[in-house]
Amino acid sequence: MNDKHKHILEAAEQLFAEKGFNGTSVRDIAGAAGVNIAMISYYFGSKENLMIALIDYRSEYTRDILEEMNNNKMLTPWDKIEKLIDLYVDKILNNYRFYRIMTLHLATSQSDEIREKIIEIKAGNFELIKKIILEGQRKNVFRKIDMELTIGTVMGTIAQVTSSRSLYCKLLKIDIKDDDGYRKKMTLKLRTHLKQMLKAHLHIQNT
Amino acid sequence: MNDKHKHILEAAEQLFAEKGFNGTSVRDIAGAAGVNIAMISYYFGSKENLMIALIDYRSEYTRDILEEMNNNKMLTPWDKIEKLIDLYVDKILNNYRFYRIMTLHLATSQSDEIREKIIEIKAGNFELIKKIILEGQRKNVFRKIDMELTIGTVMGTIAQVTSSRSLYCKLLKIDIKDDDGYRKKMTLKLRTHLKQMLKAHLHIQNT
Amino acid sequence: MNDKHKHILEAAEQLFAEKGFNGTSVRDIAGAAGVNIAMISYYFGSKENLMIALIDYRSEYTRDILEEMNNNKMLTPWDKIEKLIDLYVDKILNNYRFYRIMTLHLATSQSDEIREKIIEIKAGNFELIKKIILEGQRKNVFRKIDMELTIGTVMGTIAQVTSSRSLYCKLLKIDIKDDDGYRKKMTLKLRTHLKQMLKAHLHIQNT
Amino acid sequence: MNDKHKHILEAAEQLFAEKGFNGTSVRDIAGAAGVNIAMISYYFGSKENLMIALIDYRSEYTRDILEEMNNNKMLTPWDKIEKLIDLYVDKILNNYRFYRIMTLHLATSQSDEIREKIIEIKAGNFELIKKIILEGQRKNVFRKIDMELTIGTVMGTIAQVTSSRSLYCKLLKIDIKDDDGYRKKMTLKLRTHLKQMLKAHLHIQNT
DNA sequence: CATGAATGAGGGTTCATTCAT
DNA sequence: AATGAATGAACCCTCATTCAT
Repeated sequence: MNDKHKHILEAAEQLFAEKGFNGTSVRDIAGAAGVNIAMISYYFGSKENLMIALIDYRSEYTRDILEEMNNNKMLTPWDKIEKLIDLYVDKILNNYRFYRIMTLHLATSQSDEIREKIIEIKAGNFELIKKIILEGQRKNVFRKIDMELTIGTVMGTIAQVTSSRSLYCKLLKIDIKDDDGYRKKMTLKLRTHLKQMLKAHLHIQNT
Repeated sequence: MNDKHKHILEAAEQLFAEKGFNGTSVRDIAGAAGVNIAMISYYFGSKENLMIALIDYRSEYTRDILEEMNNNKMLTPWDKIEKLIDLYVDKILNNYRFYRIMTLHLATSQSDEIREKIIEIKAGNFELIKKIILEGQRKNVFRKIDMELTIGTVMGTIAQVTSSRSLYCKLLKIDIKDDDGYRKKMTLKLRTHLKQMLKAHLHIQNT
Repeated sequence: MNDKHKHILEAAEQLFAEKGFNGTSVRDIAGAAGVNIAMISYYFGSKENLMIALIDYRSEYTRDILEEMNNNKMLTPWDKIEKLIDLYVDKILNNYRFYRIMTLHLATSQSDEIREKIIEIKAGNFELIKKIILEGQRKNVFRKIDMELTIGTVMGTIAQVTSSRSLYCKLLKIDIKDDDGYRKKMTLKLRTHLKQMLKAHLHIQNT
Repeated sequence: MNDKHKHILEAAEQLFAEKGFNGTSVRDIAGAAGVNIAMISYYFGSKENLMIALIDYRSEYTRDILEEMNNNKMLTPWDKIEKLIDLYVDKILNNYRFYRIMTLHLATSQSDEIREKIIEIKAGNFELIKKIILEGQRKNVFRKIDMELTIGTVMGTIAQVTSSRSLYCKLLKIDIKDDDGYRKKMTLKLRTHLKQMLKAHLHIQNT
């Protein structure tokens, strides 16, 4: 995995995010990366293997962050939720293209191997959040809530922001081409919104 | 728009939902609908026009329900939110294929015309919910919250359930092929979860 | 199987005979037949299926002749051998391209389906000749000989004439491009040679 | 021409015999020989040159044997025919891969240079046998027969056994993978059959 | 001397669409 | 009104070969 590999993966990532896997041709990728078409097969074997390599490439990063988060033993459950929201929102918005690709691929059937890989990763994230909430419930600070859908809400809200970007750009009057502006604004809004909502949702009310 | 048109649209809907727009060939659609390949071009002009026709076909239905909801003047803001959640969850889960297609299409660029159409519809839904929340805030029963992201949460949570179905089937141990079982279970869970969460999120706490 | 099918098959036959299966591209065939490249897939599904169709097309003819031969009950075993040589030499030299293709395909592995088909046909021919010789042996006019290799000799000699045509053209000083001249000369020579040789080989000597 | 050259040639020989020239890729050869892909071009210049080198490599061996045979002046014409059959059958069956390649290449056009080379070699063999038969005819022990086709029969019968191996394995119930078994059985059968048949064919009958 | 990296050309196949009937 | 036949364009991939190191 050298720099050229990464360069191709990043070109592919952008195109996959914009036009989907099937909407992107190997020629497009080669063109965007400035390499010969045959190079893609030479490096990755096939278009599908390139996709798998992309997932591996980006997931490394993800896994590291999640593990780091999980190992911190000094925090209260709510601290952890807040930290998780911060990290998670940052991570996803900074890799919004990749997350859009994952969501797109998960929704459509395509290759089983790829889908299994994505499910595995997402299921891992699920487990992490689940643990934190369960800990809070054991310590009697979190309510009993629908675990799967609460996590679905966190993921779904962030996913919504990445996959319906064009909608939000219109609603919030952000230039559709201003990647940075969108990311910065949304990072802040998401952090605040999710924390506020989850606090109300999770915390036992002290009447 | 005769019965044969509708039959083709419904076959296309299923395939688009399963394999995406680009992953579905006109041959596939013709095969599934049991009509001649040339028929699709003959009826709809092009594959893209078929997609637009599909959106129009399904959106009619959607718009009707939303307008009906909006016109009911007898309900409190929270009643409306609850009713909206019920209707919305039902509507989306019963048309999950179509919603998945919309989400997929919104995420990828594809044709501008189609994207604009989808944004227009989604923006309409946004406006509806916004009005209800604003009304609740005017009546001092709802808190000040991030309007766009609260609505994003509602939509995103439901979207999550439709687009990550294979993930949820795994987590909840539902047979991936049991469409009905998934829909019924998720309808209930979503209604309960969203109401509980939005109640905590929206309502001003009476200490 | 209309005229266009046959036209493509005959173009393919010539090219396969000249350059082999792998040496001939679908584009070559389409070009030679004067049809669109996509036509080959449209008509035959794949290049390999085209080969199978070609074998079927030519074998129909073969089977008819062999059955006709087999049903004639008026002839002595040696009459039958002579008749068989005549018919067989004619048939192969008039379809020398096809027979060359069969031999080429049988020698290399390629597709199992195709090879099995060819073996089946050749094995059928084997059985026919075997029956005639056995009948002659029962009637005490033919010697005990190596059945498989005697038939191999008949087939091999004819095959040699079709597959090593360029060698024979050189040896016999025939213009390599004079298809008709080669066929006529060789038909005569083969008939005479095989009959003379088999007579000496098969017939019990009356001392 | 060092050991590595020979190693590559032998790997190529096996693959060419199995899958034909066009059916074998340079990658396949490099893989089978355990060398770098670029090595083939580096050593032989091109795939076609490799083929020529292979023919040269194997033909050396062939020519030696044939010359040795030709120089033995102590034998009767029929002794020579018998010896020639023995040597020839052995030689071809022990190099059946190579002979199959030659036949394949002779049948298809491919490169003129290669075909000319093969014709030259085969024509040489022809001349050798021709000389022996002519000698027998001069001594009045051999009949007048079709010289070209009699030789064609010898070559064709052996060629048949090498090129239609899968057919004979089926007919004689030999395991297709048992190279040694096939070679041994066929060597014996061919020697006996060809001698018996040629004796009847060539010898003047003493009534 | 040997090779990993890279490439232009071409491979077979499928695509959405058109058109004569 | 409906369709079978046909097509140009594009698909992903593999080919034999080259070249800098």
